[in-house]
Amino acid sequence: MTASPQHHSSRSTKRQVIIDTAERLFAEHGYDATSTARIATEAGVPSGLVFYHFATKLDLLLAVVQERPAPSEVLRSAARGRTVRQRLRAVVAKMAEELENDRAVRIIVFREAQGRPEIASRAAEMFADASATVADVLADADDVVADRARVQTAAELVVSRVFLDTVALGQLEPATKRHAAMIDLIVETLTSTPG
Amino acid sequence: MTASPQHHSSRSTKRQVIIDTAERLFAEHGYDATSTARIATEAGVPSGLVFYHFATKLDLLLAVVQERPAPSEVLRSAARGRTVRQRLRAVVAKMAEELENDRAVRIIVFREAQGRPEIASRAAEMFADASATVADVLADADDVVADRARVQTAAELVVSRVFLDTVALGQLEPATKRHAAMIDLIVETLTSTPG
Amino acid sequence: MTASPQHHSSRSTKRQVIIDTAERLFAEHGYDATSTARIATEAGVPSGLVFYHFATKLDLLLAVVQERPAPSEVLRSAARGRTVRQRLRAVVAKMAEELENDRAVRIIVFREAQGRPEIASRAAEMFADASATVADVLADADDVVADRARVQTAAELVVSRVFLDTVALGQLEPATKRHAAMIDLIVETLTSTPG
Amino acid sequence: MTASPQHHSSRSTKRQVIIDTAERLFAEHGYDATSTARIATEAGVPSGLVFYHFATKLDLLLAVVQERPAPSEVLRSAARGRTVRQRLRAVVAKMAEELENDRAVRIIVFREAQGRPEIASRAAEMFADASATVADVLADADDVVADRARVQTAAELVVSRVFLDTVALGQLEPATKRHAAMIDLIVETLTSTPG
DNA sequence: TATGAATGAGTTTTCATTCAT
DNA sequence: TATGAATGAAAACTCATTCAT
Repeated sequence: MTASPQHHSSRSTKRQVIIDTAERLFAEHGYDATSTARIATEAGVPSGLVFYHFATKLDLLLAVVQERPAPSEVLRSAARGRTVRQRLRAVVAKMAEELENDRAVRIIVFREAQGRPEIASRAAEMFADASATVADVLADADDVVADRARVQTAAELVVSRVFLDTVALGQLEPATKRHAAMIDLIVETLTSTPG
Repeated sequence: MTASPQHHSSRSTKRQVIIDTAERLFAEHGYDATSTARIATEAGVPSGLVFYHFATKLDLLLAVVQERPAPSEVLRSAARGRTVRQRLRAVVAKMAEELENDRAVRIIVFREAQGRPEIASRAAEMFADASATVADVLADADDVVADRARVQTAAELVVSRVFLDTVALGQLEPATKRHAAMIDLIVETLTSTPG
Repeated sequence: MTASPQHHSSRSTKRQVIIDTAERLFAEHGYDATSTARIATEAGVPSGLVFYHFATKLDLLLAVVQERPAPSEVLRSAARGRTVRQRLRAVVAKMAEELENDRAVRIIVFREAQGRPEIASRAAEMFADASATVADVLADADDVVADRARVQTAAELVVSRVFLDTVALGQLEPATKRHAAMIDLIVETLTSTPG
Repeated sequence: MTASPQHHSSRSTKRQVIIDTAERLFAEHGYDATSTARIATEAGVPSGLVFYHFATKLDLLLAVVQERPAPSEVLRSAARGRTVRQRLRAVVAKMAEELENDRAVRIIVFREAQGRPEIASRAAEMFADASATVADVLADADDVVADRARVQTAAELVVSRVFLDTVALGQLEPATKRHAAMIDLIVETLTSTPG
């Protein structure tokens, strides 16, 4: 019998529709400001079904932030090119491009981390994962002249900037302009022999 | 000795007590998760007084984030020392030290910016202000060998990292360890002749 | 005999119980002076149920005034007799008798029409409906010697007087005394050849 | 010393401004739906002043409905002409014209009479006063052929219609059209020998 | 006579959650 | 699995009234 519960099935079960709708609403309005009734309505399911699938509203939040692939693979595969500069550009561009896929969860995670250990650890995970990915991508470049610690630090700076843009500043202006200068700064450091 | 029940500053009006209490609670638990009743109780005022001074809860939030001095002065004055490294260390240390004064508002502003234009613009203001201050501090160092654009970019990277630490990642580990490596990275760039 | 706690009709859903209770309280004390909590208590339902069935208190008011049959049928069927006088007497008497069925809604509608278009149009509807009914009743009398316009006007005068008695003046004195004279006045006009 | 409290002085004391503002707001929104704070704001006086002049909100309502001249004089003086028809036309026209002066109080009185004896008796007073005035006006016409009781009844019919128009139906259509037919009906009765 | 901050009970409304079907 | 009425605690907000100045 193959009637196993397929949580990630690509055919949207009602359970998945609830998760997707919750993700959108949590990102747009915040967790507290989104009622389960509204989630049910916009998902097109009866209100009782939300609590059939998720014992509490918090469980639904956890499902939203956990049942998502980490961004690492997508980022790693985007890093083409030989030089630090090329690779950084590709990665930062990909992060910007991913906004519409992944941004919602990132916003949710960083907004709701306060006082919720499960979410906070997911935030740390996402940050560490993204940083490690960028560090890997940079370390593999042909022109890097830098120790691993410095590469890791550079990666974390990039990720900080992009995450902050996404979560809080993204609404203000397209971040792409500033990213160019940022890339130059990082590249210069990683490709110069430390004095 | 007069054991009068003045829990707050002797000059604070009740209006200010409400703002201070709201700031603390909004930072600790978030705007939505903080009831006006709780603010009133912890401020030691009747619940109606909150709405006498602030027509809506949102107006109270705006008062909290607007009736605060920008952090620039305090940061600028903290930057002593001659070299980029010294100044950066002083500024980053000061930012960490300022947590108890300013952190609450920063957390609030970045958490609640989503979908609230007034808050979002305040977030941008705080970010721009802090970045400009750090850039000024760095530009005045004796050993800077870099154009203004690169200094500005470096400042923004610092501020991004510190803000993100404060807002979302601060709970995970003491940020101080990583700050050292970050400072090295920035310093190196600003003191080397661009190739 | 089963002393079951069915205060209302055995077939009434809780929604209908809420409407019935609201109708009574709105008529007795006015819309603004009736709290939804009191409606819930007197209807014997939890307070939340009111807002499950009616999104706002105003929606409940609209339901009260809209989910009622027009009084025309009951009035029309009451008009027995051959002469204008007989029919007028029967209709006016029936209007007085209907107080306990219909009066509440009439009071509500005319009290709350000010500034509420939906209610005002319902008021106009009730007035027009009652006037048309009375006009029909009169026109069918054997002894009418009058054109349709005059019958309609007479009907509107009757309805004006009865409605105003019901709504605002009914509390002052039993209206029945004056009704006799009013009937005479109308009858005389409708049965005399216009000069 | 002539510093007697001139409640009706044409120079608007603050007390009178409060009454005038309350009259307007009570008529527009109803007594319950008008807060004393709003009255104070729109009157341009501090909120405390309302309760300096009027012990309770209800006292202010009473002042609004009592410190107004009865409409009789104005109506009586308007009745020029010799015939019933001429006089009726003049009176009804004057009633319509008076809308902007007197209408507010009439609306208030009839809306708020329910359950408030002082207001209810004022409603009765206004109705009786208007009816008596119209009856007087009619009785003095040269062509009346009717006993006093019938004149009084006719007057009450007129007043009922006009008051109901004012209070509840006035918003629907200009009442003037229908008034013509009503006048004809009344005139006919009062000028024909009762059979 | 005037002022405006202060008070707390009351109001409408929201909402996560339960449950009988 | 699915449904939608039901529940009651808690939320934001209102407001007549008081009072020290």
